[in-house]
Amino acid sequence: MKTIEFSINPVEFAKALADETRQKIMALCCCKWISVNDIVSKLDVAQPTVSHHLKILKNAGLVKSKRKGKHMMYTIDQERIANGCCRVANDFAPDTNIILQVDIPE
Amino acid sequence: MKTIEFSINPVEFAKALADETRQKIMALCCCKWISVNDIVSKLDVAQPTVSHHLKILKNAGLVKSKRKGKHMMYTIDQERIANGCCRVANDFAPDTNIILQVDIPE
DNA sequence: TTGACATATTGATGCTTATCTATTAGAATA
DNA sequence: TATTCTAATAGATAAGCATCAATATGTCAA
Repeated sequence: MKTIEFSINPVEFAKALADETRQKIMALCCCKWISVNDIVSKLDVAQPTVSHHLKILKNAGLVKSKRKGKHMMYTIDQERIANGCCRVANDFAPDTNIILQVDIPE
Repeated sequence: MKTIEFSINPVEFAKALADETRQKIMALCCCKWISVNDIVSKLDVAQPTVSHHLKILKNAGLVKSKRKGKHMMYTIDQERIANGCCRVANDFAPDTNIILQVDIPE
């Protein structure tokens, strides 16, 4: 069991989450690495729009990226997501107990 | 230990959270009932702005309200907050374990 | 090095939203 | 009932943001 520091800003965290297209993108790159093109092909938005949203998610620390040849691959940073959720719960629902157990297979 | 159903919409939840003034209001009405006037006196925004944000929070189910004489009192719905946090964590950080234990004193 | 492909950036457009002032509605009290 | 206090609503304005087409940048392969 790993202790999580509350390093994430809860307003920034919520803003990054607060868009349907971004949540769709997040769902697509959850638990796997996916290229921008593959995301575009699965959504009904143009490629620059996807890049725009990925940039927002990246800046908020909600996704990680790496290059693989011509392709930029993206995946969710689950620890940051969990971190943000715990921060919000801790701030605004302190009488509930949220126990976060980080155990992410690499 | 009570089981929480994922009844909250994660996009709507995030949108309601995605404003600094709203999070300040939420902090002010966390764990206690507070009137609109008291919120206004502690923030640097006009009364209609506070009412506007309270309406958004109410519609998202993040706060509850009741009348007390002339005053409308607001407080956070902690269970809904925890619910939303769990939903987001479940959707986007499924390899982490977030255990929610609801135990709100009435 | 040139061509083809993948992604990022730029700039424009329209929609959403945060904020304010002014006004209205609601409740208690004199 | 008239007055006063509290909160909500209406309407206007400005800022923010999601989206797209066009273009630039970057990478690989021939």
